[in-house]
Amino acid sequence: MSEGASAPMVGLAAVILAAALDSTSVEPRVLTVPVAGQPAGHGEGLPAGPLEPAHPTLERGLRAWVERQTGQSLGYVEQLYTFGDRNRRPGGDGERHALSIAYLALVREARPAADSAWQSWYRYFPYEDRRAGRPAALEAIAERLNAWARAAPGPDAQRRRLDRIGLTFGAPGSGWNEERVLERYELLFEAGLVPEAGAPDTLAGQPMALDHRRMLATALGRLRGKIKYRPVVFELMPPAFTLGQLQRVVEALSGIVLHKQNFRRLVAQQGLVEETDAVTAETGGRPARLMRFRREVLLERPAPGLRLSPGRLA
Amino acid sequence: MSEGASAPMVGLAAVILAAALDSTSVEPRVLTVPVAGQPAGHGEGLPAGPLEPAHPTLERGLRAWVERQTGQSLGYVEQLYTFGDRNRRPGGDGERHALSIAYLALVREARPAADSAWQSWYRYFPYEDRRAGRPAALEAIAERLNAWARAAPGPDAQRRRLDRIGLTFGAPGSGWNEERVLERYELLFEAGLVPEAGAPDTLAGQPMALDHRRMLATALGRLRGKIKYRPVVFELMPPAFTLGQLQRVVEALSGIVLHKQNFRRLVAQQGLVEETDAVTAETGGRPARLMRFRREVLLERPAPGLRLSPGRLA
DNA sequence: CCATTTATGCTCAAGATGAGCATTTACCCG
DNA sequence: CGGGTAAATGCTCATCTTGAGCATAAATGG
Repeated sequence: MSEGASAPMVGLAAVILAAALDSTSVEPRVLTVPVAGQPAGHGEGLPAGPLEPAHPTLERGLRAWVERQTGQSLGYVEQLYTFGDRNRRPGGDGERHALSIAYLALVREARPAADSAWQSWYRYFPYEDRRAGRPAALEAIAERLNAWARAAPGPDAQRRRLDRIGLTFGAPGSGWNEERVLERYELLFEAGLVPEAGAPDTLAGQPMALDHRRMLATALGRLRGKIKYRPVVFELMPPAFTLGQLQRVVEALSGIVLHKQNFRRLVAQQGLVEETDAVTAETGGRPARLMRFRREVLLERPAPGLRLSPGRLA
Repeated sequence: MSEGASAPMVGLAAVILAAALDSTSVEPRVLTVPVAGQPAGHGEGLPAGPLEPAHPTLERGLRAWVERQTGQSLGYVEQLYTFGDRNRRPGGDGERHALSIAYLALVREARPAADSAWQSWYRYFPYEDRRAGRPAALEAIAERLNAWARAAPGPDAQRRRLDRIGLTFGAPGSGWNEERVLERYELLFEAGLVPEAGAPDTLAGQPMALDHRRMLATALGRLRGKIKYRPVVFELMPPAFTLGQLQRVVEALSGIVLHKQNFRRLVAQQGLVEETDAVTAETGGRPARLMRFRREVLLERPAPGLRLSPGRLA
């Protein structure tokens, strides 16, 4: 066992997500903190800190750091991924490794705190929000990606790059897979279209410190996948909510719009919610019944999520 | 940043899986190595070693260790989970953390090598194999679990334990979810039914060194889930195979038997395979056509896996 | 030639899904 | 107070997808 001076540095990082719902729309949010010593414009990052001997477990260490840096206490937490040495200087044999164990946390309320701030996550991935149709920025992004593909050395490499573009961003008009957030980010990174990789503008989104945007991308992809087979959306909802709100949150997460009637049929038949006796007149039209999550489903057999059936537009 | 003497120790561990197919049956396998300094009977473990400064990336470090310890070179590899301090003495504040970053690898051939050995993974989880119906051992296991539930302090805790047993092991006769391998193992662990937790016998499976059985459980659960939505089974198949073999491998992984005709319908309509012009008379009856995996599907839109439709028996 | 065994083809009834049409019940505006 | 607008709800319908079986085909071992 090699130990001592060459032992790796291990950090803990948290992608903390929430959904801010006002009466008409939902903004998906991520909690950020300022990170010192970064290039201009790259000063936002995720709550993070080194694993310390005093931390009883990884997760407890994470919670401690988050609470210290943001005042936010976490409910639902799951491990996301352990990131290696993306930013390590090459050839530096003998250097210490720097690892980050990233976690995904879902919280209900977005209380502001200390130095931290809640940001819309589409600030970092503008092209991931298709709720209002295909984002305009995609036009320019596609153009640059194609230029990158054409610049490949040799027709074979060109084809491979084009395949990859099609696979991650979808064939024009169709084939968008909302879960491939990370693959898209990595493609943009390799193509040099993000500021972290040297791009001069923020067409493909605001940068974050270090490799935090990669972590955020990993979290979004994971969450977008997970809502389909586990009832995790409810970790983001208030105790009582309307089906309309629930749908808007799911749409905010997945970045696509859903067919309303089918969505509620699904939620209903899955037995995920139950009616309360209250209604709300919050929104324009007919008052909606307030629902609550049936926690019991967690004890029932398959523990289903919400398969997404897109509506028009998407 | 606290560094130096308190820096954590970081290990890499590999769960390397293969499927040994002879003409009639399939045995799912895991590659093990002897681990020194373990209690009697706990001497089998996973290939593993510390992360070293010379390793360019985590994954490369893992491959290096595996090759050194077993001679096996890895194809498909994915990160599984980072395990914290399960076996750390409590109260030892100031101790160094010991982490293991575990990976899942799928390989085609099970070549024997060096000190390593291929074991059936149901040796470690006998109750996970339902291919021949409900395993006999489950009877006794269920009994002990219920005893454990009854021993809970207070009716509330009892109910919670019973709920959990039902949730992970399924209601009698139905409700078995083959993906919950880890939850079942952890339940057995907490109930003290596995040797790692002090059980006097191996009714609930052979033990492994350290927390390696937990890693194996994590890997099986992940793989059982993943074959349903990604075509990863093919990493375990030879270049050409019959649909019968493919089915038997999937059954070996998932531990349940499937409806034959529906299985092939699924594989066919997903376009996962294509016919070769060869047939084989290997098995008893009518010769089967040899198929090959259509690698192109990896470039096609949804990249589907194999939803499992159980046959009778299961 | 017959029984046995696995490979393949096909059919059928239920359920789950994707798209819409039609009503209901508030609020807002003259 | 009647009309227009905005959701929330109820329902229908044509397809697909699934779960189960029945029926045939093509080898092998007596």
